[in-house]
Amino acid sequence: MPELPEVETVRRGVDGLFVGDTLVDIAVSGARTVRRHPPERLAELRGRPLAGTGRHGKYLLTRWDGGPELVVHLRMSGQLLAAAPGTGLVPHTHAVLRFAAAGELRFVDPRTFGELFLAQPGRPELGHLGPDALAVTPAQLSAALAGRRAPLKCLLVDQRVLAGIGNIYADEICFRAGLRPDRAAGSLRPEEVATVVGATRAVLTESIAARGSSLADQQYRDLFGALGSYQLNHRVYGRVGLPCPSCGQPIERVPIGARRAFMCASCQA
DNA sequence: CGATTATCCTGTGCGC
DNA sequence: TGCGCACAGGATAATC
Repeated sequence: MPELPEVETVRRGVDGLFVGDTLVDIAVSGARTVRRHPPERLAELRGRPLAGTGRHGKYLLTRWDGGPELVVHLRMSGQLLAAAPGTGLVPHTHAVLRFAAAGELRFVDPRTFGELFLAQPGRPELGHLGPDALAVTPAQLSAALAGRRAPLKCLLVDQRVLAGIGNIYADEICFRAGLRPDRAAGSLRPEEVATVVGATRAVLTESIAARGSSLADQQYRDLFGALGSYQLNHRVYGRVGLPCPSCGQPIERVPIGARRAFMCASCQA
C-alpha cells in the first residue's frame, strides 16, 4: 500500500508533531518488527531529541541528536499513528515510541512485513536503492533503462532502478506518460524517457498534495488516522472496465509477468 | 539478464 | 450464515 506519496505524507506528520521532542521510551513487541539487529539496541535512542526526518523511496528516516538513524519501512500493511499516552493499543501494535511532550508514535502492522531498524553509519542498508523517484533525472533514468528488455512497469517498481514507486503509481505514471506498461524499457526514445520522468513528478506530487491514496480497505491512513484522497484521481488503477478519462474506451487489466497492470490500450502506445 | 515462483503474514471479499 | 479460497499496496531469494 504505502508508496512514496503515502510515506511522504506520514513523514511530514512525524516531522511536524515530533521533531524537537525527546524520546522517553521505546518499546517493541514481537520478533519480526526489529529483525536486522537485537531489539535492545533501540535503547540507544532513549533520552535523545528527534533532530529531523527524511525519506528515500519508501524508507522513512528519523535522525536523533547524537544517535543512529532509525529507519521505518511500512511494506504492505504498516502504519505509523500518533496517539495519546495510555490510550488503548489497536491490534497489531508492534512498537511504541513515547515522547516527553507530544505523546506516542505507534507502529501498527497486521501482516508484519514492515520493519524498524537502526541504520549503520552511511546507511549501507539502503545502498541498493536507485535515485528517489521525485529526484531522478532523465539522464539517470535513460541510463537505467538502456538495453533492458524487461517491461517498463517492471523497472519502474524495481527499487534498484527508482526508489519509491509501487504497483499503483507505476500504472498511473505509464498512463500519464502515454506509454504501455509492457513496453520494453530499453525501447523508449530519449523524449519518451523524459516524459516518464515528468509524469512521475506530476503524479507523485499530485498524490502528495492529496495526502496519498487510500484503497477500498482503507488500510492506508496518515499519522492522525485520516484517509488520503488521491484514489479519487486514479485514472487507471483499479478501474478495469470503466471508461478511460481521456478517450472513454474501457480500461483493461493486462498481465505483466506474475502481476497485472491497468491501462488504456488506445491512449498508451 | 529476465521470467517465474515462492516466501514472509493477516484480513477481506467473493463464490458456493 | 458459514466456509474455503484467491488475492492484496512490498521486497527478496532461488531456479531455470
